[in-house]
Amino acid sequence: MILTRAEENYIKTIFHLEGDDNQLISTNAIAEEMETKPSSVTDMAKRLADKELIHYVKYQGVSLTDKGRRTALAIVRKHRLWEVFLVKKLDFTWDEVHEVAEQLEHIKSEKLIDKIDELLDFPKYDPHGDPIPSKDGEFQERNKIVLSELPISGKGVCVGVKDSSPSFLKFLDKHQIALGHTIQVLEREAFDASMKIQINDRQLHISNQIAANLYIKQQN
Amino acid sequence: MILTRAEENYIKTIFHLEGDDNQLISTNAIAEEMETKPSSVTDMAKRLADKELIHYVKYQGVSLTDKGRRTALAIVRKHRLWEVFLVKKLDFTWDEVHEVAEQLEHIKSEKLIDKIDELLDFPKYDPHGDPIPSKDGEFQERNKIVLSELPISGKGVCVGVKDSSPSFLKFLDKHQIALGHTIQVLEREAFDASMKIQINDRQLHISNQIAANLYIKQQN
DNA sequence: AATAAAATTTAGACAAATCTAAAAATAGGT
DNA sequence: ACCTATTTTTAGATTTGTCTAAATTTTATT
Repeated sequence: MILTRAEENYIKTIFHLEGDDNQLISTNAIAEEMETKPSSVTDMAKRLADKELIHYVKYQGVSLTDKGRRTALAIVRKHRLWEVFLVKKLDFTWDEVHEVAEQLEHIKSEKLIDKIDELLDFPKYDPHGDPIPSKDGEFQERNKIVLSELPISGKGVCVGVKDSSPSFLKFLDKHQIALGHTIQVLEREAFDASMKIQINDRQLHISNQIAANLYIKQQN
Repeated sequence: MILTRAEENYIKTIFHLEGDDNQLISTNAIAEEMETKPSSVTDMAKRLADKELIHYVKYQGVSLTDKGRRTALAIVRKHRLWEVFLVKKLDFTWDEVHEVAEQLEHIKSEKLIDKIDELLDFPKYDPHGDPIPSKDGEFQERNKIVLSELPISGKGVCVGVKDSSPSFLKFLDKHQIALGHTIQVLEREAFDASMKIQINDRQLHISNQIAANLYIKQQN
């Protein structure tokens, strides 16, 4: 089915808001996330329900149908593959890719995205550590935790970011924190939950706000 | 200035219809080229004139302003660079690239297209032999002629196609006619202007319809 | 120069996607 | 269970880009 750009963006947003729990998503939540008005969301909800991409219960909220979820995964796949392309082939930094990928994800050509996938050697994760759905919509989510949940002397590898805003990503670059780095918690302040960490062969003091947005794959 | 996709497509079409001669382009001509109605073209002409991208004289036709021409060249540049990318990096055939490039040309990111340009090592021509405008809108048109104008025993290199429809391009592939091949006219029929040609180390008989759509850079 | 034919524009309508303001439904607190 | 505050929907308007049908202008012909 051919969808408009607006329809695709709504589907993608609903997908991201659904997360793991099976609750209905409110029109308000969608409006806030997309920086639009709830009345606009209601209009679109009706259209998407007509196309059987979402279940829509008046005054209750929406959820993706199977068809909607497949559609969302295809868009997410394209977005993340383009992000990898921009970083690996065109030397974009990880804080620059989102905006351009938002446009590229709407290009309609199955062959194009499959060829990009092949050119990149079928990557499993995007530059922010988010998993790339396979062609048939399979997801390989890592079991990761945020750094702030790691106990003292706990150790792991940085595998992703929760917040992928340019400002956070630039902060990480500035302090040389990157995916693949090994991190160990050395000390944690009881007062503000800030912590001293060992990262590769350096030591660093970071706030809880930083630690709460770094995903770690725990070791032992 | 930010233009909509429709506006960009009109500008591009007007650019292609203008060619070298300095005549006004009729709304009818634009409508036919874009497979839309003349009344729609009139509407858009007013909007583009408001934005100072075209000169529009009621009942007479339109022409690009300098600003419009710069805009058109930027779009053509993107279109042709993406075509090269698709062929060189993703193994698309030259008959497959147009449709996808029609979408990619509207992606808004100066950095993206400059990086693509760099990745491709600053190509001068697209897969159909059409010149790629430089960043500042410079054009390096070759002085080429169509094969049907080449005299008997005249010789040259195939440097482009006039018709770049998939059917014509597939025909050329099938008969192993490609850019860069050396072609010499051996015989020409007075009746239908079909000709026997020497192409690389083969001989081939082609109709005038084919010869009239192959661009040749003449030698000697 | 008058008139017929062709091209072009206007007027009015429509769909997509959005908004504001008003109405309706739901949820929370006592 | 009621009333209020919040959320959600409806109604009506707007913009972009399109269409059809009618009106107007240009052009071509005699």
